[in-house]
Amino acid sequence: MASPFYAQVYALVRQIPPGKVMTYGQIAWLLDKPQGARAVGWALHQLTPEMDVPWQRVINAQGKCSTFLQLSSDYTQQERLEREGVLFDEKGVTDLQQYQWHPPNALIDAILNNV
DNA sequence: GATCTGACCACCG
DNA sequence: CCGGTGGCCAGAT
Repeated sequence: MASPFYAQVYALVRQIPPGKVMTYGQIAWLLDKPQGARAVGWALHQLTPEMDVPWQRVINAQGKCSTFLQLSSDYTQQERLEREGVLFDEKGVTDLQQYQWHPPNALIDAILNNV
């Protein structure tokens, strides 16, 4: 990992429970980079399916999938989330108020301390 | 070391 | 409501 920031992003994303989602900006903010949303996008862009990170649970601040590129399999990001119980409307928008996950502070602290 | 680019976000018209 | 613009961060060239 070139930067601990990447590892932190991955560690946090792995903790997102099924049926929940987080936004890029939220992740960046939790990792003490309030303006680092784009960096989070980069971290996820570097991911591979073999890394076993549920990147599909990370969406943009508008409640939509950032990309509809099929990156790894037969299903789109949205279809994967729908399987987990995250429902989208006809515009591909989900209700962040309902599905957004707020990790416990202890977890954030552990990740920031590189545990 | 400088410049470009990107799976973003907030703001403004 | 939708599209354009600026800004921040990290990686790639």
